Amino acid sequence: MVRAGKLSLDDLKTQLRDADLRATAPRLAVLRCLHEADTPVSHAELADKLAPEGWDRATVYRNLNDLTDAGLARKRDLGDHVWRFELLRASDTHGDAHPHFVCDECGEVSCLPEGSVEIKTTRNTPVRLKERVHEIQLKGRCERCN
Amino acid sequence: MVRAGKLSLDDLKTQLRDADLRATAPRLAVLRCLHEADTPVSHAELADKLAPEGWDRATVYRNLNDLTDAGLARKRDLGDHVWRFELLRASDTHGDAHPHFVCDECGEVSCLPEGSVEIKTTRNTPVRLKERVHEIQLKGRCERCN
DNA sequence: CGCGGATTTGCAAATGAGTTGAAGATGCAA
DNA sequence: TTGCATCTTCAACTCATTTGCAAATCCGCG
Repeated sequence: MVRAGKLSLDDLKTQLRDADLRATAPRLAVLRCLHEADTPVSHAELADKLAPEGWDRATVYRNLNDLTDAGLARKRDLGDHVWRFELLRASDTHGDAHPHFVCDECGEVSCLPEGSVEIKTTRNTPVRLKERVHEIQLKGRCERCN
Repeated sequence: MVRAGKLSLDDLKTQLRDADLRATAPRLAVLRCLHEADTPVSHAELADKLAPEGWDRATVYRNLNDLTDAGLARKRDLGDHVWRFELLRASDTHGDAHPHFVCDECGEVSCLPEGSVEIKTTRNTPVRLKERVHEIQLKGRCERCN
């Protein structure tokens, strides 16, 4: 997966402050992990990864939610009843309504080209359905997991 | 959504026995409710509905899972961290099931006609995407919440 | 019909993800 | 450096779901 180059500690701090969040040590650790991850990460995974560094589960949790509330990350459920978090990247900014493909198996989320899914209006389709949809999600098994 | 006509108690019993499940009273009640529902139902909704009839939450829960294991129903998470169950119907077995529309605001889930969403294959589309998708979810604001 | 063993139920207690309260620690603007 | 709002920590809590188990119920067989 394409990743921006390694970010310095200062880059991370700036990212947090721009989002009106204090740059605390555990917060930076959480943000760093999200940057390093190439698939959405669950709280448990992150907590396990950060426990050795001495951070509390609740702290990791609150930070994950803080980042989400601040608009830096997104929280989603891939169908397995586990919240997973991923950084919101420039390409994810709303407006362009490209659909997402979610792999049930590995949780990988990939972006599909805009227009690759078409909502058709039929006699039975609820009125103005198309205008009301702001996210399209396809679920299945990705090529790798197939 | 098109519903089969009202099913008799015997019809329900037959359905259960064909799936190798005993036709017990709570099981029949659960099955009946699923037949009556026109959207996927959560355990809590069903338990609340059946509590007055005297059925235990755990029993409702187990039955929901039994029906799912037996292939009569399907358990899914529409992205709001709530398991919802719906009967598997004949029309669902033809590869592409009907898409679901999930309201972000009220959580209401509605079923769209099969075929109302089309996956188009373009030059940029990952190979054989269509065959790998087994669920289509549209998210937005429903008419009521709009 | 009526038996008997396997399946189910009901209750209560366990589990586990996720959240919250409170007190002390820390970041940061001035 | 200081003041204080924001954070962290720990433990205790909530709430959905699961489990153990004794008692109740199904249903094939006689």
